[in-house]
Amino acid sequence: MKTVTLKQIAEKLNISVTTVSKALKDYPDVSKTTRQRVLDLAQSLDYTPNSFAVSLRMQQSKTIGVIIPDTVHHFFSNVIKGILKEAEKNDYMVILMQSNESFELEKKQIDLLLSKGVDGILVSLSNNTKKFDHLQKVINYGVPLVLFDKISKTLKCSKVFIDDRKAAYDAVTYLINKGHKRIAHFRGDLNPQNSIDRFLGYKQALLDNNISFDPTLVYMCNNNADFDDGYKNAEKLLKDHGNTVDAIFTITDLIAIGIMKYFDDHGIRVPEDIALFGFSNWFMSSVISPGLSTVEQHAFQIGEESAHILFYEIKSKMNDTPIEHQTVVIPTEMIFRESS
Amino acid sequence: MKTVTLKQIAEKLNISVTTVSKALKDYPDVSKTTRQRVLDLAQSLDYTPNSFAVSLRMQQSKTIGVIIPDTVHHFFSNVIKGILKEAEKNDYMVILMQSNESFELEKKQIDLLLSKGVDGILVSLSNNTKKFDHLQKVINYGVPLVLFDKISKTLKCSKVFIDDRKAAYDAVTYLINKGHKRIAHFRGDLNPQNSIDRFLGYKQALLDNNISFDPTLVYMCNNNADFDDGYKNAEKLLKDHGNTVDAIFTITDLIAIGIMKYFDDHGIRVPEDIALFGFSNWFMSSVISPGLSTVEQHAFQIGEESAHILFYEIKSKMNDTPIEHQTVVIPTEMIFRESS
DNA sequence: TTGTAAGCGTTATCAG
DNA sequence: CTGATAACGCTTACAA
Repeated sequence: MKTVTLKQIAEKLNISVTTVSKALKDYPDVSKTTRQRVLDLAQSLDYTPNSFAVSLRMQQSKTIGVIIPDTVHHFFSNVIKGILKEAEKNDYMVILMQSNESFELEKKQIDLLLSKGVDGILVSLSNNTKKFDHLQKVINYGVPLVLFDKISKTLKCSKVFIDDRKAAYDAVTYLINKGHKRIAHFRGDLNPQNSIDRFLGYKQALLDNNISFDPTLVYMCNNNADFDDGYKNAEKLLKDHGNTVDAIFTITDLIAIGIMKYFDDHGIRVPEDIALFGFSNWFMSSVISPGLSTVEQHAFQIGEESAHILFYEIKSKMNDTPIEHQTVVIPTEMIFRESS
Repeated sequence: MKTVTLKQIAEKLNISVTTVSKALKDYPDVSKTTRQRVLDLAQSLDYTPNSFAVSLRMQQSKTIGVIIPDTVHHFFSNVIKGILKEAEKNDYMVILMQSNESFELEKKQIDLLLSKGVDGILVSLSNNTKKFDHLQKVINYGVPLVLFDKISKTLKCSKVFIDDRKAAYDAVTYLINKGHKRIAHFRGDLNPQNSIDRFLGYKQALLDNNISFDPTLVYMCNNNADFDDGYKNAEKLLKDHGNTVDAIFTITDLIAIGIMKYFDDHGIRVPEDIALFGFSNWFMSSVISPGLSTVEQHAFQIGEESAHILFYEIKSKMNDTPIEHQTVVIPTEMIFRESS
């Protein structure tokens, strides 16, 4: 089955390509009968415009690019879903790329996207991205760019993220109000700002409640902040501090679940002996026993909102209306379950 | 910053566009000095070929399309990851679409992908897809198509999937060998073949071991085979059969986890009172207590393999070598944990 | 070794 | 109302 072109339709109808094109696009200056003949034939031939030709001509691709660190992640899967929904609504397609937390890959992918002529780009930075020339290049090219979740404050573009600091602050404050006094924090690596902000929120909550900050209660989770980190550091915590600690705030649910496993294996009860508060509201946190208290980040909404802003900027650019970059902070939500 | 073209390079160098093009593509018939001059200038101007023009000319887009029912699913996230890895390796980009288990959407997305001129398409069918005209159209257009996981046996194209029936058979046989005699099955909806096959494997295993098949031990999970299905049907099971049932094989880990929750809430011990065997090896199955025995589907590998075949077909098509469609069955693996 | 010209399929301008 | 023509940026016979 061959692909049908304007030319073929024109020849069959003995009219010009121009007229066919106009008829198909509902230009006013085509007679009703001609238009109908064209429409009918196009329909029966199942004509679809060649998108390369259209893009070449129109200088736009109806495609956006998305770069995320990892697809296999509850949070990002949901973000993607939000983006896809919004794209669908706007008749746009989404090219997805995964940086694997590699700065080099991220850079390469930006170039690929740019060379592909996408109309806009959505990025969540890799943990190892500390230079932003590649993103600045996107901006210089005039291609709309929206950063989400893992952002850079210095870049002049729209951003969508959560207030990690406040979310952490609220969670820890909640623990304090519940009567906990020795609250440990299992934090993530140093690089992503999120990790720092959550730590700062934790610290601030302590200070504001006259609990002195004890650095020995902070444990660093380096292995990608995963289950094993939680398990091992839980062991360490008990060695270091015995049963004096009465609550733990973790940077991620997964770590909390690792802790739970260790506690379960060693007869420590949650929340009776130690309370637990996670972050991210992974699906599994709702189905384990005890359920894990945590912070919901509204990933789907982050995806939706980011894409929404991107499309707004794309449209503005097409109309030559000036673009005002937006900074949207998506509110988080505390989810209280049995663990605290 | 404007995008730079061959023409601009040609003008600056006072040579023809042709020569520039040839120099850039390492054609032999360009003098060394000219080539070098072109290369240098292109480099310093950060020249990138306009992909629309290239695609229009070459009739290929270096892009493939992927349609899956849902991004937020452990299995599909991993498949995507496998696909992206393989695409990256082949210098291809991936357009991702989500059908939301809707036949209409899937159809529309196929058309979009086709009109976009992708070089190949990867699809996992929606549960509601029972007609295949849209996919036949892809084949008729001569666009390579690979179906994975949720496939149609009737279509003439390559396929990658697991042997659901055998996997289920093995799991149930294992339970029988462990001494279980009254084994219930929480099955999925009727539509996707996977659900039927797993059920058939279950049934066959019973028969082959001289255990008569009891239809009242089969529970249908309609709500997307999720946690609540497991929870509610666990309650029903106990009402119907008291404590006579000694094992349950579920179509999905999530259902098993729902069951676990119900059992946990009602003092029933796993595996002492009832053993549990799931399917899919969701990440959480490894971190809960007790760990859930299950079937690993190797989603990442399915994605990788599907993409691999697709690229093989795309290349074959370009070389006009005849394509032999492949049917690959990815071996599953039983994961034994505490629940059985 | 270099350049001319045609063509990929579409849209926009302008003349008839 | 219709159509010739140019242009988008690139590749590739074919000439020179």
